[in-house]
Amino acid sequence: MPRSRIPKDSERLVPKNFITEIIDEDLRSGRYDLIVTRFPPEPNGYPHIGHAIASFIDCGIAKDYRGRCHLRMDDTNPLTEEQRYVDAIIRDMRWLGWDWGEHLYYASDYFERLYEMAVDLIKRGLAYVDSLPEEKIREYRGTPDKPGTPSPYRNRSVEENLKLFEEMRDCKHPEGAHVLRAKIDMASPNMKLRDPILYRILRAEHYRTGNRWCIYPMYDFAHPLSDFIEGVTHSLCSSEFIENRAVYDWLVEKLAGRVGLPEWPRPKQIEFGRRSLEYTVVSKRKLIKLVERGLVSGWDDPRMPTLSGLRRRGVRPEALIAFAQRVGISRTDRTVDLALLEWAIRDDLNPIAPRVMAVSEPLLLELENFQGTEWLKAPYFPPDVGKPGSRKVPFTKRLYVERGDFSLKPPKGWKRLEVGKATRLRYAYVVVIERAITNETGEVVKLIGRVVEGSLGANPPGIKVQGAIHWVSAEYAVPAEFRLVDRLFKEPHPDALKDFLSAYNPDSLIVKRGFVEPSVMEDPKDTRYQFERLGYFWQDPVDSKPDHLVFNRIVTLKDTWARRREEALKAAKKTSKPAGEKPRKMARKVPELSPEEAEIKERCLRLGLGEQEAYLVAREPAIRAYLEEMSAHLPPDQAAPWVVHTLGPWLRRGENRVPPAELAELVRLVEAGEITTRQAKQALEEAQATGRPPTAIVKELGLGVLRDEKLVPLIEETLATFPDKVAAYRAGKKGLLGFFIGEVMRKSSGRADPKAVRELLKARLDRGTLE
RNA sequence: UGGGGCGUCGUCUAAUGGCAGGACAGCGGACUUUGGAUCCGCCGGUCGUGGUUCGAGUCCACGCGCCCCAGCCA
Repeated sequence: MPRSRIPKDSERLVPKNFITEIIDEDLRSGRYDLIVTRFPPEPNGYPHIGHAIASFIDCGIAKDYRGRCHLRMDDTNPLTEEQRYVDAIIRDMRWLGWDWGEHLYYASDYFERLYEMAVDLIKRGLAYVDSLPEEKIREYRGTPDKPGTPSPYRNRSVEENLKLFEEMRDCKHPEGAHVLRAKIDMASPNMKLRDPILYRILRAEHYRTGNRWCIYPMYDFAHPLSDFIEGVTHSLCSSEFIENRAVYDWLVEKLAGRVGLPEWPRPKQIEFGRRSLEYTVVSKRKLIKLVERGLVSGWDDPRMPTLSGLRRRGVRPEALIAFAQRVGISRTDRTVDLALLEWAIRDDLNPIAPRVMAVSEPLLLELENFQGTEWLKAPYFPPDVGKPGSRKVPFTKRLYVERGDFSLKPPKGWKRLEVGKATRLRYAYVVVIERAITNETGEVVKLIGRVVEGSLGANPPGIKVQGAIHWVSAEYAVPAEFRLVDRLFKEPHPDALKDFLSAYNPDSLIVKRGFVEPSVMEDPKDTRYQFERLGYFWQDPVDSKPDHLVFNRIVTLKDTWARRREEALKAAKKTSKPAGEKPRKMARKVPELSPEEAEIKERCLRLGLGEQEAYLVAREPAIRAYLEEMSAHLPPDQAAPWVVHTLGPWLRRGENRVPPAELAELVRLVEAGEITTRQAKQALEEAQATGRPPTAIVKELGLGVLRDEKLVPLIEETLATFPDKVAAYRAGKKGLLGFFIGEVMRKSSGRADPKAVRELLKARLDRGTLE
């Protein structure tokens, strides 16, 4: 087994993020030497685009680090889980390209071991059987702002707990009669720590373990311990589990080195921000509603955000991976722009989809001066894609063109068919429209035109050709159904609505009957095409048959023309609304100080402290005490910023390890110009970490200040290294001053006096010549 | 309103006290037998107010806003 190692940035599948930073540090420190993650879906529904992103994080990171990613079914609830979902998960995860080798696991396979672990906790007085009814348990748990109260059963003897738990396992009690709970803290402000339930009685048949069990472990118990059993090192999950981490750590800590679990490696949970997608819902409940109401044809409807739906629509896994990559990982919950998904799909298809022609809304065009059939050669790819291959397309007297490509009264900028104007038929001739034939309702039913002599493969002189449109031969084209798939919801955030169905987009599926050029009959059925000017399509894998072709639109082409028209219409309709006033931020209100505190603040101000420092000294006893102690060594106005800002965090946490005398001495070094502020802060941090005196650290690190003439060569050298930056600075990009200072600081290993550097640099740069 | 988490261009994401950068979207141009692709350019951001610092998106304080937690779901 190859051990994990930090990948180069260029070879990462998953862009660097806060998790990879943690992993890098864990690897460097030797805390772990093999990275093991897991993707833990519950088999209670079909995987969707959210699972694609989560698995990208879990499996992608493991892959980058040459570690392992286990696929584990988190199947601890027999009421909701089914084998068909397991099958779907495995199928879809394979499709995405993940490879878990032999590491396919089921939490249900651990039931026996988990039981032993529960028994171990009971024996050590860390878990107990609670016999309170469900409502009472809820009641006793308290609320977020009221602490819970211990169950009367909390102090049962170990023997009784053991006996009861065994009886629970042996199905001697009815559902709900007892639960096993961890004995942690009923008063904890973290609700998850108020004696979390570990096991419940469920008289249900499990899809894998059948009727062998009638107690089932809860997520909070099974998940961390399954991780531990499998040797998972980094258990990545989304942000709603942040508070569960306390339970996770508690269990790992209590069970490490016991009941067959090793001391090390121990798993740790890291949470990332959830991602949602605009115009999309993914919750199982909501998806079911769409299916049940017949708003979609099923879980694999091409409009569904399920992986089976996306696959049926024609999206390739490569596009989903690219999408996940661009979305990225952070601690923040985010909603991603749907345009990013569409970009990923197009970007994936553009280089691989052969171009062919199809007409989705046919309008007959008859060419008066053309007879017979001419077979024209048309390349499959445009020059910029640079791929070989072509097919023959038949050109005949009667053609179909797109209804929308003809206009009786065209808008400004029209580049398509129009009476009296010349337009290119793609890969074929230029045609001039003679007249349009309309029926009694004024609808155009037929176009009459003429081909322009000598316009095949060349632009005839003296004729202005407006644009090029697609077409098919009415004689040879193959009838086909086109399913124009669009977003399922009209609103970008359907989840935020009281009734998400009110945002259902009735135009999410539009079915058109038209024609495709005959060459497609020769291609493999799963070929993804670009129907020129229409979008990317492929045959619906379920409904398309040789004698009844059905094409799904995978994604439209980016259509700047349509967008412009749309906006022109919108702008015409809308009366301009007055630009609403920006919501004003609330005025700031600082918590009031008590009279005594106010008086302290006044005294501090008189001593020369700044407003902010005085306020904090008055309000925070730990800081005040320290500052008072320090006044024996240093005037308070000098000491205050250090105490408040630099030492503040440690003082508040009660973790400060630097005595006032030491700090005073350090500050004196700064005042005397022996070291820089930055160096002092560095020494202070080091001192907090090690407990050694900061002045000793200063000496040890050889900290000191370079100034004046010692600085000149460094500055000259720096400026000489970046002549372009110097030019940019002189051209007005003054922000570069900080960059130069940083460079000089780096060159001097932090020893340069930044104030002096700034002045010298400024003088040097503003004065003129470099040399 | 107890506890926890999170706030960077319209959207997603970089910057680990030193040039606020990239991508998507948008806008403009070049090119084009796809109103596609490609190329070039532009637009646009550190939630607010103070403080510390030579220098703050980053550190400190106080606000503001959003999300999560009271399943015997995961």
